[in-house]
Amino acid sequence: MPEGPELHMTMLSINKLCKGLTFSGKIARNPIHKCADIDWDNPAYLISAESRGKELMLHLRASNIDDARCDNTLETRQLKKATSILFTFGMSGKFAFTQVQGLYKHSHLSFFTKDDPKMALSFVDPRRFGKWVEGGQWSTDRGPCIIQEYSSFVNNIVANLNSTDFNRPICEVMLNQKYFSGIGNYLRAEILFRCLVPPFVKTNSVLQLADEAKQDITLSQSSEHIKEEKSKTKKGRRKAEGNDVIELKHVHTIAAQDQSAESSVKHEELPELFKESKPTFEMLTLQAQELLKLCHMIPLEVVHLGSSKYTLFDEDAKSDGQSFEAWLQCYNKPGMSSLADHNKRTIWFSGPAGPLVPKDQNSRKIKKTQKTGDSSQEKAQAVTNSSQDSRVTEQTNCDNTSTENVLIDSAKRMVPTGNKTKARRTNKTLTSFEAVEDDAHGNKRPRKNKESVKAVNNRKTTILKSGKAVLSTRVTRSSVGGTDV
DNA sequence: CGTCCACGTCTAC
DNA sequence: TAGACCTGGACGG
Repeated sequence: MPEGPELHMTMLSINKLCKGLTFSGKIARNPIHKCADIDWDNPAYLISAESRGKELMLHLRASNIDDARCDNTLETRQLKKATSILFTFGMSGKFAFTQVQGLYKHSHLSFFTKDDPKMALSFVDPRRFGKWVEGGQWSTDRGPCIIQEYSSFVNNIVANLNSTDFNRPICEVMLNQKYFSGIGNYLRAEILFRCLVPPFVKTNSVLQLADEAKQDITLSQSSEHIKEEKSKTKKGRRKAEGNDVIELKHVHTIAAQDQSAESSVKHEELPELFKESKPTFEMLTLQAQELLKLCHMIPLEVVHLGSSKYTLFDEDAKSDGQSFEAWLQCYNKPGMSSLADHNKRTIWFSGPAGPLVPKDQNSRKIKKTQKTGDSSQEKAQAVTNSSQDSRVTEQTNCDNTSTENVLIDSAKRMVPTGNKTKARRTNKTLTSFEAVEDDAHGNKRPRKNKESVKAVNNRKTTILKSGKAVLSTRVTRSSVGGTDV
């Protein structure tokens, strides 16, 4: 389930694993994968990781250049001392640490340890939607990380409240990594569920300034005033005064609603006049504040949960797939409603869907055991627990991390599997590769179950490890529904 | 055996 | 805004 928390857990786990571990040699790439080879061949190197939203960066650096040269007597070319590789995980990517002989079938990029027993850190991705690219830059089209750059994340949202992007339904904007970097399909459902925001309300009807703040902003930000100040600054610029140039830059920053993570820092340098005109987190409605807080806190809960699929040490796997399933309150849960959003992605929710529900829901097959999301928001209030057609998510420990070793040369592991589905499907006999294959994404399909559905109205306040209540301010549903267009 | 679905992007009409 | 990119598990006939 690679969303922000899973990438973050992977990063933590890789750093723990690789501390004091030396890798060596080339990086093996499965030729079936479209991404490029990594130009790297170093007899001794170290690996560390960083994460940001749904991206993960591996840093490789030669551990000892002198040793490297000694070991490398046959090589005359220059050794690259360091490089970085940026990964995205797609729908099914993860890292695994296995014996070289026990590589997963869908290992696509493998780093080998220097010392025996030879081990491999591998990027494993059955569906191959994941990607990597060599180079040390984060994507420029993704915003600050909800987990590690919370204040920048908030600033980025607040600076873009007037963006036309925010005319879309909140559940769809929450998948836009430009603003919600690290949020994915299960997180959006859990977050909206916990702050009682219907998925198909306009984003700018949820993420908005409180009325008082709107008035203040209007007063201090009267366009005439700004124009006047801009022209003053321009005059100053013509005189080539350094300070004025800086001020002009900041005026543009505001005018363009700069979304850079540093905008708040720049703002501190602004003249008093402009400070007043800039909206802040505290000026948002309580509901908006709550939503943004949850975008940080809920992913943190998942990190604390520690799913075994994203930790490379058994002892770090505080929980398995079962307790992640148990942790979920909304996503794929019995009694919840689900609908396809405009991008045909399933959004899980409870209560009214909101006014911007896509119209052609008939074309989509809703999971039969779900209560159909009622697009008329008033009626949907009644989505409760009376569903007779209930079901329970199958709780399978899907992390059958292979115990059997596959005695196959690692080079052979990199050979493309006989592609194409017909042949594969008809051949039911599992190869030894397949026998150790992890399940594609641990996403067991819910089964029907006679068990009755639990009540869902009683949303519990979530307590983090710190003991702080996440939902200190509760927003009533009526206050949400009323504000929508 | 066929169909549907999946924790995510991308690009081409 | 459809699809394309992929594999594989669950389920229905």
